[in-house]
Amino acid sequence: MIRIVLAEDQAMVLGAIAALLDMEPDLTIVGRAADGAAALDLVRALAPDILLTDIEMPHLTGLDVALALADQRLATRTVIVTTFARPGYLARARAAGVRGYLLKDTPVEQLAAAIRVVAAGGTFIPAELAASAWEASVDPLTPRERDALRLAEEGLSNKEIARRLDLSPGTVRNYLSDAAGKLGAGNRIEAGRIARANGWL
Amino acid sequence: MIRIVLAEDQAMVLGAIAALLDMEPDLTIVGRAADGAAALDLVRALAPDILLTDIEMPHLTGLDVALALADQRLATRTVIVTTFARPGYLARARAAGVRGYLLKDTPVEQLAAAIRVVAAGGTFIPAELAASAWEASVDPLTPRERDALRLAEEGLSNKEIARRLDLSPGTVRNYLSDAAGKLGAGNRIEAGRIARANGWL
DNA sequence: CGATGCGAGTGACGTTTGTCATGGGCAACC
DNA sequence: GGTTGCCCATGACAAACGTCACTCGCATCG
Repeated sequence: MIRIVLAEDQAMVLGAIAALLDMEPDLTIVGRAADGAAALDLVRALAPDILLTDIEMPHLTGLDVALALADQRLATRTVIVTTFARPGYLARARAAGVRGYLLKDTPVEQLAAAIRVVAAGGTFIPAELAASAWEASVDPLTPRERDALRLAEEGLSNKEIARRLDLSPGTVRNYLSDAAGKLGAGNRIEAGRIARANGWL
Repeated sequence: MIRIVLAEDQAMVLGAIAALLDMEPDLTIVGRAADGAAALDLVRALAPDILLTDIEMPHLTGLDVALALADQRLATRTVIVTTFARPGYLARARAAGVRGYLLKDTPVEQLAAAIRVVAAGGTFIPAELAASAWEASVDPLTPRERDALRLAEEGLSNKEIARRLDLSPGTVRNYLSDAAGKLGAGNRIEAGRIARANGWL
């Protein structure tokens, strides 16, 4: 019997997937979490075989949780189920020791299959995704550039960003200009979109 | 027996919810669609009691489909299930004659309940949502301002937006400035975020 | 028929961004 | 111990953006 903890912030999706997996004779849902922090607690308390988790959740992302599990050398193996095919997400997932990664776009049938493969010690990453991650370049941004971009995305001016990051406005301008240059963008908005699409923010 | 067509672009969520609803003795899924256009075709072909649909989908949004059904006076009643609590979405849904609206955040149990209520001729809209829609202001943007804002969001310059909309750059500047003024934003980025959060784009 | 509102445009002005050169401090890595 | 890369900063210039005032055509509505 494969014991699973499920983490997903949309209650309806959480419930639907749980119901679906519980119908499989060899799978059992031992815990459900609506955010990353709760998921981490549950995994520590229950030591399931598999953590099946979304990425974008409150408090801690699924990637954060996977990283924490790897750091603490817990035996639970992580399978990511996410909406986004962002290459950076996949790269970070692999770096966090994630063994399974699939999109919510894929048919439900593959979900149980992925869980069984990973539980048995294997790896489950769709070929298209693996390929896109391979050809994807690595994040060219420095931490401060990322900080500035995140705030710029929200429509803050250089002056406001400078205040938040405790920098001079000129430095912020430079960071954003550098970031746009690295990303091949013509301005901060485009730079933000590109960085986000790649999973770098 | 309540006959349902389900529209949802994420295959896994589609499959999971379909499986869940099919377990209910009085509900039956007669068709599934992965985008709005397919959903509309299916409803026309099958004349189900209920169309259960997401909003954000390729080709046609769930709101577009609901509007088309209302225009053609089809008997099928629409229930919206979406990630977003944007007041503008709810307002447009009501205008399109939608009788049920719920968030993917709500527990699965409410889904079947909502479907039964709407199938019986009732209305199902959570109190919190109805309240937020009530206090929400109406979309203050003109169609051209919306056009300009959508392109500005993508990082296009005034010149590029002007070319796409076949306007002069000065006019585009004015539209975006007007839009920002109406929305209380300090620049185009913030204006875009506010408009999107309200469901006006 | 006049008022209103929207689309479209111009010109001007100041502010904000984007770009570039250049410099210093600091940590990491041969 | 030098080189490299990141962080932080400044100054200067050009380009893009935000704001305001004002005009025109046109459709719709009272």
